[in-house]
Amino acid sequence: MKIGEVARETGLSAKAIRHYEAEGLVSSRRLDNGYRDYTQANVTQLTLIARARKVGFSLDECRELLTLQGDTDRHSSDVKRAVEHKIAQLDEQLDHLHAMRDTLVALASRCRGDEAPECAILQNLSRPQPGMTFTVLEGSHEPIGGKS
Amino acid sequence: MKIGEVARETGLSAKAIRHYEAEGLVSSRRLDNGYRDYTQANVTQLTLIARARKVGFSLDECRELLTLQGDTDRHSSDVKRAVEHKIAQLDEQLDHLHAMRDTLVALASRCRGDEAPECAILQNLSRPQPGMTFTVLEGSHEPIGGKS
DNA sequence: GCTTGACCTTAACCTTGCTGGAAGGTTTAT
DNA sequence: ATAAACCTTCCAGCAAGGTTAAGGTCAAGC
Repeated sequence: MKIGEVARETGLSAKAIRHYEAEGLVSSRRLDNGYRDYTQANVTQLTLIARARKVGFSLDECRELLTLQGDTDRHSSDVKRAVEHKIAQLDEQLDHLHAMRDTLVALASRCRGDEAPECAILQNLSRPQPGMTFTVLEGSHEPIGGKS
Repeated sequence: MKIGEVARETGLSAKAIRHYEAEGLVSSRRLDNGYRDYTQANVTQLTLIARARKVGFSLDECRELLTLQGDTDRHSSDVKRAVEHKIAQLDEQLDHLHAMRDTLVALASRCRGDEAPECAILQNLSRPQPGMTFTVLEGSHEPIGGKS
């Protein structure tokens, strides 16, 4: 199988497949004309990479998954541990994004959003002395002041 | 104010501050010895950048926030719109991460996690014909089979 | 006078995971 | 013969800095 067909089958780009080879995740035989030639085993590996990437594994982590895949003496607990570790990482990221979102929502709620130039958002973002840990913003919907 | 003090005050690294200057977000005067010299206005801008970065704004978006900050005729609605747009972006990211997490949790639930080599996770990740959109994985906790 | 240490300078490479383009070879069809 | 559709390698670039490297500056201490 040439690279284009593998690309269509795995949903990867040919560029990406070559990249994985350059990074040492997969290998390939060569045809007489120099074209890459892939076995079904290669396609299976590339499918693993494609799907693992989609659920958040890095290339290094894909490398480990490939090692586990190639090791018929592996323990399924090793694989499960890797997945659970990745879940924990995702949870961390989710927490972080949630915190950012909460901060932004709090900021937005303090901004009148009208034609006046006074803006609580900009004031909060650039005020020299914050008076609070920045990621913890709470408070009422009190108008900032000025004309109205 | 020299760059080190500004760094301490804003929580940014000196390298980051120079980077922002190279990217055209802030400027600085120079002392006779070539050292950068920052005004309070500069510090305010850098504080804006530091906090905006923390809640997910890119440097390009920080550039826009700085423009709004410098425009005394801005409308607070413009700022609020930017924040709400960023919230929407965060929501997209959150949805994506949640979907990945759900997939991983479903995968993990199908793996026995014992000393046997058979692993539903690897099978799902590398099976040639998925038979389902990969991000939608459901199903029972049925054992895979083999010795036990 | 001289050295040490803390501070500053620029320049250039490393990271992650590719994508895009340049410049060219191969194969197949017309 | 030539165009279309493959394939090849190599080089640049994205975000947002971190990390050396190699060096200038300044104050203090001997």
